[in-house]
Amino acid sequence: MNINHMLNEVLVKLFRNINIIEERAICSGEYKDLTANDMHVIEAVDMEGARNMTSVAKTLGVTTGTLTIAVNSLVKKGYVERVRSEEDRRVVLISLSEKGRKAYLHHQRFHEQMIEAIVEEMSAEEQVVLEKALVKLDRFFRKSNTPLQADF
Amino acid sequence: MNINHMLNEVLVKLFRNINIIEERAICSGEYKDLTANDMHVIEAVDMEGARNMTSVAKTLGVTTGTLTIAVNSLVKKGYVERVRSEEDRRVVLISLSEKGRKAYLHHQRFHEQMIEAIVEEMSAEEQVVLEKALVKLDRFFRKSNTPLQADF
DNA sequence: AAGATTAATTTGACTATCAAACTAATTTTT
DNA sequence: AAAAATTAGTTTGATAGTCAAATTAATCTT
Repeated sequence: MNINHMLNEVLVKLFRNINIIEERAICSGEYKDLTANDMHVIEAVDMEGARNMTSVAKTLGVTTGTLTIAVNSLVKKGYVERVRSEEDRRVVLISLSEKGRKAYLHHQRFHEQMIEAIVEEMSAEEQVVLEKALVKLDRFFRKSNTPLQADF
Repeated sequence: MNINHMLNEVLVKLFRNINIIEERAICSGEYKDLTANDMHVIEAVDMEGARNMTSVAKTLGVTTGTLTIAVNSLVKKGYVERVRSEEDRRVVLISLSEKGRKAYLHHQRFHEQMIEAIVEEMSAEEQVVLEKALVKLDRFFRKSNTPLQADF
């Protein structure tokens, strides 16, 4: 079993299970009513607040129609607020509510723990190698696919 | 911007887009009618052939009901064959058709290219470090969640 | 003012998912 | 050997997420 093969094995597992894993880790306890998808929307809306639908949809790589539905549900659950822009009344600005900001921070903590778990006991050199590999993976995906998705 | 933060950034992007990315890369040209999900089922059925529903469902971490529906569609599209076992007539054995085996190999090639792109220009030492990091990531996910899923 | 464009929502269709009910076959118990 | 329990898989009913296309409303261009 060579190293390429092992790398592949680990990546396949991660790919297959990443959503389930994230969902279980993040959407627990206080945030049981959030799906992994909801969390991605919250993450995209971000703490800065007041982004319009089109730009958030682009970040997420979904149509605005899809985002409308996700936001409907998040508004109903109280994580997101929806305000019509005063400057341009076609535009809808979405932002995190207090509850939404808390959920975002909870999510951030999960990510921090994850990173912590990965890099702990790694030397600085090792961390650099890992980061290089992830950047390459990112670049591979970008290259092997047609443009799309501004933020990716 | 420290390395932890950069790692997080890259991982977040990968998490968010992994399905879209895989789908675009794999389910193209000849295999336009396959979803990323279909491909995961094909991957789980594997070349060895003739696995029963329950074991494949366990590998994928879905219920047999869900798998039944996925297999219905794959049978209709001609990638998978469904045979009732002779020894135990409750059991349904599924295996890849010729077309399914071809799709599987196509998928494998994608994975190989991906790994290739990641490890190219990495020294053997660097590859070892990367693998260690991924194993840690895998372990973190297992640990931070209740058991579940035999194969994961 | 009319026409074109843009932002978001709605609609209709489809895939993926689960839990629970169900069907059919096999095993165990009595 | 008949009845009861278990097992394998499918079906059903409900929900989430997705897209493309139609629609609505506001703004910009000519």
